[in-house]
Amino acid sequence: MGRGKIEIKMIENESNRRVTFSKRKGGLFKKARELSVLCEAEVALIVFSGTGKPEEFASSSMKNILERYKSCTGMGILDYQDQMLSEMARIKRENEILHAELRYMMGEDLDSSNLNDITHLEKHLDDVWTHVRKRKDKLMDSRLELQKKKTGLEEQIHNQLNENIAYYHRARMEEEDNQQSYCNYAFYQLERPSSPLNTPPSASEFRLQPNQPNLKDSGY
Amino acid sequence: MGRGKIEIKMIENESNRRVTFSKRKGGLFKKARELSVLCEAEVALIVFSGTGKPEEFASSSMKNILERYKSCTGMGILDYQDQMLSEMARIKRENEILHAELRYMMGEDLDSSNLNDITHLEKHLDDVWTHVRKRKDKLMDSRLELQKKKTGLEEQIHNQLNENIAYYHRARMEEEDNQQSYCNYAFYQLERPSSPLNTPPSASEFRLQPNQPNLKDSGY
DNA sequence: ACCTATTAATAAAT
DNA sequence: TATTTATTAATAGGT
Repeated sequence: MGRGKIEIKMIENESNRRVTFSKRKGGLFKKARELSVLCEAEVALIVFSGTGKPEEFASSSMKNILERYKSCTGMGILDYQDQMLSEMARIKRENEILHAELRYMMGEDLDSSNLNDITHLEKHLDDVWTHVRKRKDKLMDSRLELQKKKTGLEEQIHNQLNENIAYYHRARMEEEDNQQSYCNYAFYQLERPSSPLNTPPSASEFRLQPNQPNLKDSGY
Repeated sequence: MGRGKIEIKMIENESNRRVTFSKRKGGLFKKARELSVLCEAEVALIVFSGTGKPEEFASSSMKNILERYKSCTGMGILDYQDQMLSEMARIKRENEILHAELRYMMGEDLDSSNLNDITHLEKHLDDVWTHVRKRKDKLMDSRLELQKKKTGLEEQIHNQLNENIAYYHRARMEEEDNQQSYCNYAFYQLERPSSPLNTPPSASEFRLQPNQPNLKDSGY
């Protein structure tokens, strides 16, 4: 139809192609509309022009028609979306509830509360308080225990030092009394007491023992 | 085009409509294909026939074209899905934070807490407690106020009744003492005390005053 | 489904 | 790009 018949194959001349595209596109949309009107049929038409912009005709709503099409063809894309949407709604609801609970526990939104609400909240806070207190007591106990251990250790060290000093002091006194001149080493070897407690401790013995609980990990 | 011109409106005759649908549908698909071939355009066409079965033409693949269409129109499924996914992730994150905060405020998860944590939580609970207490005091105050008003009113009524009784009692005594037989009305007129408090109140004066605060709206 | 008179679409020219 | 027009294509109604 036109001044001459044309073969249905890509039009090489770009100008011609663009004109033809414009004209035939118009015709196509017109016919699509006519079909939908004359025969009450659902029709959806999408045409991408050279610029990449889509032009569309839909006898009702494009979304509806595509959904119908997909539900018919089993191209279940929208179903997935629906799932996501409902999942999102669920999470949002959960979120709101959490928000509300938190505000309640934080004692916000009290302006509209009555004595009943307040009493409940008080009870709730009391419970939490008790629970927290229990944990604190436990922590305090363990801290005390630790302190005790530490103190005990220090005391032990202190005592040992004292005894050590006393020991050397005694030795010096005896040395002076006897006017003798043993070398210290020899004296030590001879006069060393048999009890281990009175043994002059070596430097390493004053270090904290590795089998003590790790102080840092207990919070100190 | 045809043996006569027709108006573009729904064809009432069902047989005619079906024939026309068939013919025009063929024409439409043909033209859609021609457009796509002549102008190398992406074209998608969906037509639902009366039986509900969709018939389609797509210059390439229907899925691709629809996805392209959707990504262009913003109703885009994939982009939209991505948006939804990230939004969902955001909400989920928020949810987890809320959960954690709530558990903290509820004094749960204390097993791994140290003294520092506990002290903070205690302080927090204290603050909330103070806040709640303030609200409670306020509510108690208003309740007390209300009670006072109520009591005051009852007391007033009580007093008036008592005085009323006393008044009549006195009157009766005097009546008996004097052996007189004034009619009550005359006696009342003559012996009526001048103080308004001692005036025998009328029934209406025992009613609750309308300028009292509305008891129901105060929570009782 | 086919026929065909008639209308509609459109290719090429302007 | 829009209009014109000669020509082809589509199709309404009849068979």
